[in-house]
Amino acid sequence: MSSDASPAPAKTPVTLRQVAASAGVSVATASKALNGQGRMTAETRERIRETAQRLGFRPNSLAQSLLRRRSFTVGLLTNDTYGRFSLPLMAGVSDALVDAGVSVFLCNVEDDMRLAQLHVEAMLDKRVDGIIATGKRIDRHLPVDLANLRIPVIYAFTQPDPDAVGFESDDAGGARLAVEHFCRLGRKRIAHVTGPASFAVVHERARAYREVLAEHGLPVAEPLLGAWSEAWGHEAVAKLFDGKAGGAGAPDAVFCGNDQIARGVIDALRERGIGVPDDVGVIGFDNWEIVAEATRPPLTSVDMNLSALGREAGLALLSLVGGQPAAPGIRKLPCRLVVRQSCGRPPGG
Amino acid sequence: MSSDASPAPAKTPVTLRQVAASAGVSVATASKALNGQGRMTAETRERIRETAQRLGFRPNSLAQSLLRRRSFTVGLLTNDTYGRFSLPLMAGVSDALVDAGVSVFLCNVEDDMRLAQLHVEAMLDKRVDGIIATGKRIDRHLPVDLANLRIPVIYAFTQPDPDAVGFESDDAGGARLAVEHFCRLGRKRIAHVTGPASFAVVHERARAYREVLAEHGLPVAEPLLGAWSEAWGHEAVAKLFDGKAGGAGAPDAVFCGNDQIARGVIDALRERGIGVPDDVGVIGFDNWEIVAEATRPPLTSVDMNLSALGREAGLALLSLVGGQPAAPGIRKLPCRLVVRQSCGRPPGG
DNA sequence: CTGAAAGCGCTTACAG
DNA sequence: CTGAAAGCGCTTACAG
Repeated sequence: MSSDASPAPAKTPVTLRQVAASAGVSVATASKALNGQGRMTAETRERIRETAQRLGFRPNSLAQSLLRRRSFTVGLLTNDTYGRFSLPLMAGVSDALVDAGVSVFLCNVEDDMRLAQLHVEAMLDKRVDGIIATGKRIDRHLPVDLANLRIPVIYAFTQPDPDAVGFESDDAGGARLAVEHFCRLGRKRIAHVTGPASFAVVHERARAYREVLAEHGLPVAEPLLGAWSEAWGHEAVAKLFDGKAGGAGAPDAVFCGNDQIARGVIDALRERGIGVPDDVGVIGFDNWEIVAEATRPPLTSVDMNLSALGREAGLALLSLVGGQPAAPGIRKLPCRLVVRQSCGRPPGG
Repeated sequence: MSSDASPAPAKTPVTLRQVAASAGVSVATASKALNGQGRMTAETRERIRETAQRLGFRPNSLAQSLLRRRSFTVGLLTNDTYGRFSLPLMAGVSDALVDAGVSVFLCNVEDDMRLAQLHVEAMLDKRVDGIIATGKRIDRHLPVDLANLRIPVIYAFTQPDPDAVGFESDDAGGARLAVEHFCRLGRKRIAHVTGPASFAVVHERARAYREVLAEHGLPVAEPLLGAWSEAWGHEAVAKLFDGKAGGAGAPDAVFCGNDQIARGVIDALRERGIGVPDDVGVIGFDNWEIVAEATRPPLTSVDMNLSALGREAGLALLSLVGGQPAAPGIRKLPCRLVVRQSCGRPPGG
């Protein structure tokens, strides 16, 4: 039953000229009728509208853009190929813009200067209204200079250049949420196992960790720095618990720098027969659902609200494109704690 | 040092008219010089080129598109918000197209008909040259009908409509790769733990599993169907090994329907003191690196080559846009086995 | 060898 | 109340 011929004749879209002809008016009048501009009898306007509708007329966005000097498109640059962070962010951006009729060009620039340059030029040639630059960490630049582009640029989850507008998650605030939650649950010896010193967020979160403990008069253990991996979580448990099995020095809570580390920690604790959350509570960071929900027990984790961050970035770009001024600088957006079972319940719970 | 004023004056891009004026020729001549068209003295051409270069002229793509009836843009529809499958695919598409000067609009349609329709209309209005539809499983349609769009559509990793061109991974072939690998390693009792019956790929892969075992004269155990989760992997190990600890009936290899199941299987085996890969070999599916590399031992897995699939889809769309005919139907692209340590080494290795 | 003209599909002053 | 004209930035026959 399947034919080998090409389907549906490739008809060319109907133009305003055709609508005008069919309604017996000039293109100018047709244009004004459809855009609610000019003055004409309600009757004429309605007739033109109906004709357009009947013919399935949709204005050619390219022609409109040429005139209006706005293409209703923006470019989204990212080097997060793996996409754990970009994806929710992209979804947020896309959501914020689609309702304004703005479409998003996806530019995967990897860490390749040539590729990045190529994409930026393509965006400029296509006259995008603005660019959103995003990445996988907030302390590194994309491999391209976006500073003097004559179109607005918003940075999100990547290092902005000076005098630009950037959005990032409030990592210190997120860490606070986690550690304060442990305090509320009555945990007394809270450890911190996190990523490598080369990441700015490692220091931000560690600082908040120290501050909260100090505020609560609790002992501060030096944060353990390592890789962003499960394997490091495992190793860290050995460092934290070896020689003090169930003893006084052992932590009763571990705040982890990401969910993979947390998973390693939880697995290692289980292997040692240490109960989570009863003996030791664990909280992760990123709220990477597929990991957080598969740990046993399911992992409480700090969510960076990346899709909200994407939304904000999208709206900010829209406002810049619309000519609204914006003060340069970094805006930190709040994180949120997603409570599952790995952190325990309140003493009286 | 940071100013609160808006940066860089928003200059308007230089036009061909300016280049022509500056070079002392007409716009027509300037256009021809830059496009290598028409005939003129090499000298004139060179002078115009230099002027364009000096002024930083870049042709307005919008104007070109209007004339050429080609926008050099395509739309990429996806409902895979989580992005485990889309991302490599998108990267592949983007790679294939960027060199042809074609940019990709990202349309996140979720499973929402209204959103999908909105995006498709935006794409049509922006006169994309074609559309690539992609999703998270090959036996479901996107929530929108792309059948009579008067522009070419390519389907990749989502259900195509009849008479369209679709790309998908050769799941049966992938399963074959895994099971044959076990056979080559001398495994004799190979089990299959996979996802729910509602997925077409579950049946495809199970069929291949049965075929290969039959070809090798090995016993076929009924595949165990469940969720695509670690938890199910755990559970399945209980079903496979309970009551036959180290005994004759227990499998010496498990081929899993995805990497999460495989991870659950490996964890459960370790908890039972069953050695992987010495006692039981395990192979997963998806080659989701972050999971495959974190299992202990690292997981051998079938990779669907999604970024290659994205490339092929991109190139196919380009060729359709260029007017080349393409026979409708589904093209299956080969998978590849990524060998790590969970499957064991050859008997003599 | 080079330029004036027409046109892609639309919108927006400006006349009438 | 409606239309002719000019123009967005470019390209491509067609004259000269």
